[in-house]
Amino acid sequence: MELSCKSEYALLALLELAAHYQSGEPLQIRQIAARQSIPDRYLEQLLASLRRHGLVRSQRGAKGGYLLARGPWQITLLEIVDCIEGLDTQAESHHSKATPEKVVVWETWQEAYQAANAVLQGYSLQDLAERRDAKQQLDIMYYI
Amino acid sequence: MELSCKSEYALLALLELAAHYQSGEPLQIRQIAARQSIPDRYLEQLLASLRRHGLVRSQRGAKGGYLLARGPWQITLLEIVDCIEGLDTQAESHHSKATPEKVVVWETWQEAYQAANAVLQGYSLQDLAERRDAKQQLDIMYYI
DNA sequence: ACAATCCCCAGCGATGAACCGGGGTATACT
DNA sequence: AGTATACCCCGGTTCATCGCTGGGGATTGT
Repeated sequence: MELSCKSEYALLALLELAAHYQSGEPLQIRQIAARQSIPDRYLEQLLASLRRHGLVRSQRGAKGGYLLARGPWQITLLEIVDCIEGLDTQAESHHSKATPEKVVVWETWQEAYQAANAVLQGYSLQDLAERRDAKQQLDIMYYI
Repeated sequence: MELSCKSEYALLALLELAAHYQSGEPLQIRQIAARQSIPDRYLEQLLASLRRHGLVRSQRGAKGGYLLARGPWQITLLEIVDCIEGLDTQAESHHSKATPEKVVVWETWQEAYQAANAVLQGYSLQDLAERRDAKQQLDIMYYI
């Protein structure tokens, strides 16, 4: 787990797609990138990852773009970061033989990761979108 | 938070120091490195970090070495990884202006980190040492 | 046909991780 | 005093990854 810039970009892009989900129209890389200030050629790669993992669908050709593969309430943040950070990063780290100390440390690491993952699994894309909307409403109220 | 090889080395080294804590005698880098199969010149740097953060004390010269600065029950895993990974990594990441989306994402990231940190803060060095001892007892029983 | 859009692959600069080496400095023992 | 034994500090090397850019190709609406 890294929770780096990469995951943040992906999440911001998916929030844009979630906002357009009801329209049924695809959203293009350029538009997403412009609205969230993400380098478009970089975002392209992240969306490709999300597509290969089945989180978004793509439509090629003119009038193409990207759509969420499911409803925003069916996509958890954990799925997103697992797509992006690659869940093979911790696949096999016990290349050296496992001493009791290493096993205990490893189990503790896993427990910490699990705690963070549980938080991410507890939020759906829609939850995030709603929290963003609430925050925007607050900004408007303060503006008045 | 990275929970990389670096932190694992540091934790293994501190477990060795914890096992020798009651003796009051310092333990040398070479010995720790040999017992845990850590490159000694690398471990030296990690112990230097732990010393600068006050987790261990060092004694120079012949018969020198390292000792825990406090009892193993007074050192949490969170302190250790914070020393090693450097707690300034997330100091100020809002270099670009904060859109509502970015704020929501950032808050969620913090919540996930907090969950992992809570796990690490819940364990002391002694807890880990005891779990290792229990595991070693089990290994002996299976061996018989 | 043609333009728009996604797709794939390749590379580049910067950063950090993991590690090694050299020379300095404090301490204990003789 | 002298020497061996440790820690101390600074720097360099190698390798992987991140963030990002570019060059073509494939597919689709008009």
